[in-house]
Amino acid sequence: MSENNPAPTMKDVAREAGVALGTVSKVINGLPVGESYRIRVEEAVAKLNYRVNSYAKGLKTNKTYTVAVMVPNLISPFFAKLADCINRSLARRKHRMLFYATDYDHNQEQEYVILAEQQKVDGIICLSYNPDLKVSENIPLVSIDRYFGGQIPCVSSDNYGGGRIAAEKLVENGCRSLAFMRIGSSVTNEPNKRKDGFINACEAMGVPYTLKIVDDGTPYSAFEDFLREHTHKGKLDFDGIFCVTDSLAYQILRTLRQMGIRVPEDVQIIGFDGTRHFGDQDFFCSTIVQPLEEIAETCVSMILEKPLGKAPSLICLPVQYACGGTTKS
Amino acid sequence: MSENNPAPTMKDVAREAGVALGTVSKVINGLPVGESYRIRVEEAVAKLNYRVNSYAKGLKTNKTYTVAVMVPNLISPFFAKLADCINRSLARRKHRMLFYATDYDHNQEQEYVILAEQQKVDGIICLSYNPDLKVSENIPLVSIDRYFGGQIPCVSSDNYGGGRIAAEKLVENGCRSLAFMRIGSSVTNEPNKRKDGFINACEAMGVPYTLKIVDDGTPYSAFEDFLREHTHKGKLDFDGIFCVTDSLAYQILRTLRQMGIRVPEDVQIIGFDGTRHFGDQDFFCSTIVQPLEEIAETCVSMILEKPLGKAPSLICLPVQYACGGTTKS
DNA sequence: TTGTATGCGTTATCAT
DNA sequence: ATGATAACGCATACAA
Repeated sequence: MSENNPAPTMKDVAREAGVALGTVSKVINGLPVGESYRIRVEEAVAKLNYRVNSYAKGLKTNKTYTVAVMVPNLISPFFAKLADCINRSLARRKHRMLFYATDYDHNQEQEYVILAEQQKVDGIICLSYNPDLKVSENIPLVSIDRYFGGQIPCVSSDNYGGGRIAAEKLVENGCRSLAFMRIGSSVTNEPNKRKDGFINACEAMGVPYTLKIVDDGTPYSAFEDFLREHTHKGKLDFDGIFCVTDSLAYQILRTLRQMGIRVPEDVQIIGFDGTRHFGDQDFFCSTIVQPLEEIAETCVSMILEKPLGKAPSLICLPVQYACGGTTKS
Repeated sequence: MSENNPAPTMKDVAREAGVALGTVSKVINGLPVGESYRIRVEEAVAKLNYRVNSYAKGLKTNKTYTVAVMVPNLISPFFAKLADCINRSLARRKHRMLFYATDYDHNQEQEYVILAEQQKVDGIICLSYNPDLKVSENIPLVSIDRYFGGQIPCVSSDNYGGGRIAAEKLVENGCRSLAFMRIGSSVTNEPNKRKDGFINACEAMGVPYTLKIVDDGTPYSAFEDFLREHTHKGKLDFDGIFCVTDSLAYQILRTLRQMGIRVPEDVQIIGFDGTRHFGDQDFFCSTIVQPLEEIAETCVSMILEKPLGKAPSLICLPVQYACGGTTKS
């Protein structure tokens, strides 16, 4: 009908229905009210196309049904799927997701936390690279993959176990000499345990291994150089590679193919994450699959059903090996 | 210091600083105020760790600096990158993104629009499959890829032009007989024009073509059957294929390889979208690249710098061909 | 059971 | 320039 008048309020509905303000509020919130009144109010609501103003409501109730989610970006399939899963877990509980991309920037991460506090969100879920993120005590925060210690709970995959599984699977598939390759943040974090688990398993099995570990920012060619250095007469020094992520595994795979080394015949590769082509097709490579749905569900339930005080500080969820064609089985 | 007391308000800051409420408000909003007062207020803010309550602010100003973004999911790299770009465009303008995944569900799409209205967002950007989405007149909405007509502006790639470019490129690369494959929504939408552009170019060039068009939900095997039907003595009837998306192109590519048909030697393939491995590595296939940054920027600027009345109703942004290894150049 | 009045935290309009 | 006060839209304690 009308063109650009302000949205109707409860007062408008009350007037339209010929009842008091409080009655409208009760109808809206499903509180008991006389049948005839309810109907009149509902008709008025429909007629005016009335919508509750969640800002006014939030101001009163101090509940916003909104959770802030911060990850570096939505370009990387891992972060995108994580955000997707968190969003679904939230939606199931009738909560909304306020999203922030941090781009790995410490200042932005801190700024977004402040923004989230202003927004009075019911909680914050973040995958942060800021080692000394300051966060107000009155908004619950759950960290993914980065253990801040003390008050802030952290949820992650069983990275250590995943590293072990990778080494064991390669050896089980006949590999006699392994390599581990990693590029990543130098900030202490859970994914760094992938290496530890890998090494632990190699040593337990008495299998020799080589490491190539570089920090973020290092050009990829460092790995090409590494591979070439370890190639003699067209043959690699190792026959099994564990890459810290599927993304790196994919790049290594391409380099090896260019070098004329066959995968998985000459060398087998296992990545980490469980990334699929286009999100839902086949795996990029053989991989350690992270339980993203469970991680998301755990984070959300910790935020919303906060038993607070006695929350465990670090939760590692089980991972699973999946063959994606870059191993023999 | 304190443990679980309510967050401090302006009133607390005023008391702490020994000034009036209005003065605090002015300091917070950068309005002119006596230097000595400003400093005292700023100190009090720091001391109490005060944060503006955006709910109270939004209630007063009727401005939330929040835009709702609805796409089917964040699993598909296309949607994820779209959401990423929109988020960046919003962040640049100091706006936040409230995200909703619709899962292609008409009811959810409608529900989320209602939710967004309740949240009093400053606008809605959606990629909706609901042909008769109802939306309140007082929240600006911009649609991506789906033209609703009339009041609601639509932003999309130049799908028609992209279809033309694909056909022309294939012919330029030596193809003599083409095929177009599509799986998608039967709802009228902009991406369907890819086919029209393709056909138009084929006819203009006098090049024969075959179409395989199925609706969402059709099993992929329909394409395998199609390919087999068009294979005689190990040779395909056509030597150039245009797929409606990179995702489909990738699947076709795999099928062809299984059939022992070489790409791009025996048949060249062009997809659509410009999807990259892990978001930022190489293209999955030769493709028509959608200008996602521009699409996002356009949507955001239409929402926020709404010149309203005279907005054009359909904006098609230029696409670009990129070789991704499944064509000869 | 229904209506009235107060306050949530902020901005903005007033006097001062 | 600064301080008091009224709204914003809603929930709720209280009165009718």
